[in-house]
Amino acid sequence: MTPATPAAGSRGLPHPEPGQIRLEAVLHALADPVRLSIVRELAADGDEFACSHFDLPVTKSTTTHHFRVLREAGVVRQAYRGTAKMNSLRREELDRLFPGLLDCLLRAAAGQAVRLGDG
Amino acid sequence: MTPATPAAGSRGLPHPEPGQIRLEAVLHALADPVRLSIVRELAADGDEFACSHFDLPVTKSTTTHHFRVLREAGVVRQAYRGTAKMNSLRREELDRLFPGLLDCLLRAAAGQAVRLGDG
DNA sequence: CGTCTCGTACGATAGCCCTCGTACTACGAC
DNA sequence: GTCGTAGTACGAGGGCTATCGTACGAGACG
Repeated sequence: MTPATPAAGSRGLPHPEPGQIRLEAVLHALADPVRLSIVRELAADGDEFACSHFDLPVTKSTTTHHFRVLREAGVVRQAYRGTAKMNSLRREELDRLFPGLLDCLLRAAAGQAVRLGDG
Repeated sequence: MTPATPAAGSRGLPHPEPGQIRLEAVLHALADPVRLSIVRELAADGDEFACSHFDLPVTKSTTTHHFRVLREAGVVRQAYRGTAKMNSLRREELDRLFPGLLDCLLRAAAGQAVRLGDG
């Protein structure tokens, strides 16, 4: 088992292939405010970050859970690098599967935040 | 009883105003396959339809529930017309709040269906 | 009026999901 | 080897949700 991928670390992390990514799972993943904020931050910085980089209002256990949901939905890619687990957006795959969706979503989230800020 | 909304002998249906529509609620509403199919059909035909128009794999009670979720999320507008309850997409409001999002979503759903059909 | 259809309300059930705490493993540094 | 840090696993709790069945109300139509 563990086919070929884990070139870097040792622990294997199952990711869905592009053909397996379901729109409903993506929407469900993004419907949670904690996960949406993770995705927004990943998209804004455009790089990969460790789980511990994010300042989330939940415990470590819950953080692990949210990142797994995002990974299993096909939204983020995760890879171990030492003890750290680096997270990055699967932007290219998502853009190919659902053209424009991610950008619209991020713009919508940003607009929502602005509107909330305006009061 | 029924103290509030006494107006005009008809049943009142509370809709969120555009400013109250939350992106997360919209995503949550669209994350369910039954509700997504409803929205897709409404968008495809571009008109308003009674609840009974849709051929859903659930009972009447559950159908009522799903339409209410869509209405309370701000995705559809509902109005009584005789015994029928007409449903229509709140396209303009949604497009104003989340530009391009609905189209991307619908295109993504359509693409997903095609991919599934292809096997 | 009676009856039929459309949809609602209510209660119940089962499953999922977010959250947590605690105990544990994996890796790097000293 | 020992320690510290990053993250996982497991179990539990509380809440939400999708589903149903049955009983009910609102209009249309004879």
